[in-house]
Amino acid sequence: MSQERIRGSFVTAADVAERAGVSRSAVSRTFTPGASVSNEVRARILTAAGHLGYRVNRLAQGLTSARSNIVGLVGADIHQPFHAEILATLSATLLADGFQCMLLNATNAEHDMGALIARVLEYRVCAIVVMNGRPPSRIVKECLDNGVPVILVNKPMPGLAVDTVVTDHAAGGRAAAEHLLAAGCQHLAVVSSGARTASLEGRLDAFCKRAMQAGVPVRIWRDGPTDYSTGREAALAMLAEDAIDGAFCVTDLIALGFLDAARLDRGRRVPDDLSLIGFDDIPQAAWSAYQLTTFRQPVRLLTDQVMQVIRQRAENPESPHAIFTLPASPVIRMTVRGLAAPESERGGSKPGRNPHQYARNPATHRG
Amino acid sequence: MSQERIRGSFVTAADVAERAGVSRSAVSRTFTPGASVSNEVRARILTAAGHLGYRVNRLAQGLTSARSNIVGLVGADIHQPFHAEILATLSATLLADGFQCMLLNATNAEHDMGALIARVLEYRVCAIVVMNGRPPSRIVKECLDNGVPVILVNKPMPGLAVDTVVTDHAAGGRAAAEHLLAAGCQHLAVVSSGARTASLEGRLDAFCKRAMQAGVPVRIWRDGPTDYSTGREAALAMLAEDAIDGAFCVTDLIALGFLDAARLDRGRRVPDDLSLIGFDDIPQAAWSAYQLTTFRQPVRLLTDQVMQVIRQRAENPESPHAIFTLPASPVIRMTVRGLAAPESERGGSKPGRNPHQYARNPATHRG
DNA sequence: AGACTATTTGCACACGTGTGCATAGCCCGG
DNA sequence: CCGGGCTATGCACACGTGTGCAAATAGTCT
Repeated sequence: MSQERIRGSFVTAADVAERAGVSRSAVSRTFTPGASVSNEVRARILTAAGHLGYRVNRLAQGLTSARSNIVGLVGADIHQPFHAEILATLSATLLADGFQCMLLNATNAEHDMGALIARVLEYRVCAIVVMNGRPPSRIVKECLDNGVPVILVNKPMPGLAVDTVVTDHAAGGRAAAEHLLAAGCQHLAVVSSGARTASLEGRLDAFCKRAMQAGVPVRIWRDGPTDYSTGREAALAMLAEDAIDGAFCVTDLIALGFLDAARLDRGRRVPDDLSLIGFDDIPQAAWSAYQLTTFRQPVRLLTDQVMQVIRQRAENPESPHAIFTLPASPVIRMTVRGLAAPESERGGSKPGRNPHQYARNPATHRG
Repeated sequence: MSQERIRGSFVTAADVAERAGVSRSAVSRTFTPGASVSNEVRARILTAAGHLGYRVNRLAQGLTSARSNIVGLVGADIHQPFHAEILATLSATLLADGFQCMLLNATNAEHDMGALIARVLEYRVCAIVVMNGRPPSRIVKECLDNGVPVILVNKPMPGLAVDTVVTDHAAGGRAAAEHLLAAGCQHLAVVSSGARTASLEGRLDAFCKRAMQAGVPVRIWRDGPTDYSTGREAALAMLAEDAIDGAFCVTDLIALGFLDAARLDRGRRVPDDLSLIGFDDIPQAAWSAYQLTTFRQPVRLLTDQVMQVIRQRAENPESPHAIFTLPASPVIRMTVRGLAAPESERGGSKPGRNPHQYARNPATHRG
């Protein structure tokens, strides 16, 4: 193969046509599914293409069809475990379905995100998925005006014609409160970061609401980055004075920081003195030093739903926009008193990741 | 802005030209740096473009210039902390320099990687960066034949005209051995995965060589995925029988699994009974429950070097290919006996990430 | 004023592909 | 043998942009 190539420039369909002794159209049709070419000509073209190392130029192809099959993936803090998992799953799904992913890694959430989306619009992407963060609504509008659908993960933006795929944060926060109440906790705490995102606030609000409904007081921490360090600081500060016996951290990363500081710096025994619940189910939560009880975000369902929305909107751009709400499922491990994992899950080497434990049919709210 | 747009299709340069009352060429020149347009016409075009919401079509642009400014990023297991960090840093750097990133997430390393690279070639990318994994050399050859430079991170492929940017794994492995020997360890172990990659083998080989040189025996574990679970299994198996008092895990992830099993399942006190060293310096290594002594890969230097290679090869494709070797730097924390971190680093909330501790000038071996 | 130069502008072609339309070839039934 | 229908093929145009070339305009010096 590729023996008589001129090094450094790509082979075009015309080159293949010449070698095969046919017209350029025949080459184009050979690589277009469903087009009409005789078997003999197709075979001749394919061998010629193989010898020359021909590859269709998707730039030129996207020019005529007015849209490429590139999807823009926008997100900040890609290196954080949960975001990385979303990115990995989503990109694998898209690639398996024949799309290409353009990665837009926003370093400082606000300004960057708009500029990056603007840049990727120049490639006539067929959709933009916002994995986290909040893009300025001006640029979202521009996408929609140009016929580029925008899909938001875990960040609803009311009033815009976007599709939204979210975890049911409120139900998760409520369930967290119920677990801690059932464990007999009398003095609760909830720990969040200074970022007032819809997902974190949704979990926090529902948790507080449920606790107050039960008449149990809740101390609220809402400061710092959405990070391990915030959990540590919260624990160091809150556990110095208060007699807190149950805490809900709105993120596993925060929860693990909280757990470390509670045990190592404040001498609490978990779950005997203190029950703790996180959210996301990042891989580290299953590590045997932690065994954190948490809620697993339905990553696979989220990404599959994103995929389905992209496909559907590609074939019918005018279909009504929807919010898809998917349930988080409790992952019971060892950090809540009186609530223990089944023996099979304690080892820690194979964390409980059975996808069948999730609900099958996403609830759909039209809007 | 964007008031009188026809919804659902992009504005072209011709539309802008018509509105501004000039030729389409003038519009093109306005958006081409260094082209000749009078200030008055440029201003008229810019306002027209603003009103219409015009964006250059990079697909068409890349068609004439025969190359886009898209860089393909190939890698497997991008959700793992270290890979995610490389990806985040590299993509941020590329985006800041005006490139676009196409993400190729290979799920099963071997077959996928070739197919994905083949697909991204169709977009006439200006470079392909392999962040980890080993692509089949056939497809690498095809890239090079087409004039697309290939840059390998941490995976040298001798005999191919590629650029390579690697951490000095051998020096790291050797230094790890020296640290453990200095701590007085008599029975060493080295833990790796079943993946015989150049980076892991390089660390392992150098470690063993240095230990043997000192006359200290080394038990070798080389099985399972490159993962937390492998560290656990290795510790459970090796610490049941042997009197191992020092271990080098070729990856932080492995080291943390090893550490957890050693402490929790095998009752070892670290660092009193057992000294432990990892590699990579992932964020979790700095967590206060671990405080792992490790070696930090020079991620920033690696990605900056990749960037520099891309730029240089863009302007001079024929420049000779090189291997850039960058030093890993020791991060002293609390898991090696007699070797303690300075007080300021113990907190764990702000892990020691001072970039100035790295060597400045990469060693360069021409090849 | 005239000539010469520098700058600006438009025309037209090229990039590589998809596709509508017309034509040529083939098969088959009458 | 002839006509009709079907398939395979080529021509030519379109997609949106960059750019060489020539023409036109403005500016400067003699």
